[in-house]
Amino acid sequence: MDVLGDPVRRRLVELLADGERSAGQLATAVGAEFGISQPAASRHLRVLREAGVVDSEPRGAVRLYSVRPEALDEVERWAHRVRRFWDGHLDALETEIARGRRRRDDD
Amino acid sequence: MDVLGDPVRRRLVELLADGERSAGQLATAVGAEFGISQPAASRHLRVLREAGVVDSEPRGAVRLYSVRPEALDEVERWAHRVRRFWDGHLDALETEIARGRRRRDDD
DNA sequence: GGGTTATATAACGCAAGGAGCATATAGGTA
DNA sequence: TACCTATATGCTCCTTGCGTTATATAACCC
Repeated sequence: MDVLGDPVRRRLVELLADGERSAGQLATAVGAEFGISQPAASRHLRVLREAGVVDSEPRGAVRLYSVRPEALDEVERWAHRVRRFWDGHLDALETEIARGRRRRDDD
Repeated sequence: MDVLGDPVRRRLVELLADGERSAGQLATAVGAEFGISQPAASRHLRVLREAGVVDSEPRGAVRLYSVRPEALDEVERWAHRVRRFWDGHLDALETEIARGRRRRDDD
């Protein structure tokens, strides 16, 4: 999940959300948006590939990239889990506050 | 969202999923898990704070941190959006493959 | 006030990551 | 075979980010 900490890589994943794209198309796109070179884009793709976020398959002279949804499941579940937990506690807390109970906060 | 690219910060957010914690409790926890010092933990908290992922409120001599669920909504929605888009395309693709149709791929 | 605890900031060093250019590799085509 | 396109890799440089130690700030307690 660390790999998605980079904006270029997140953008690549977004682009792949619409379906498969060739390395060249992706490189052109992020190259234009972020002003980086083809090798730079290629290296980002490698990081995503090695992290299992994307998949790649050679199709003739071109290499097609695609998202592996399972990888994103992990991200989504993480955020969901953390958020939901807290929402629950928030409710509980508000209930207590509504009761006018002062929370004792030791240690 | 870049801020969650760091494992220490993700852990801090996880810890806060259970509810508010003091800076000291958090520093002790991640200090033990990752072997980092109190100032290091404090800086991570600052990054999270400035990114709007967490909130902090002084409670006497202690400073309580808490998660801001909205920030996680963003993460969750991003992953959801990307994943769902692709799931749709995946279905379409599989249908075509099942038909034995060879996809001609020239952009 | 003086000491102690809790937390943040300052100053600095170091390692990792990301960028560029040049080049290798591989496939497609004439 | 020779050449062109597509993509990846090697090498090097530079910036960014994270860590540490020392210190500042602020509240609490005696």
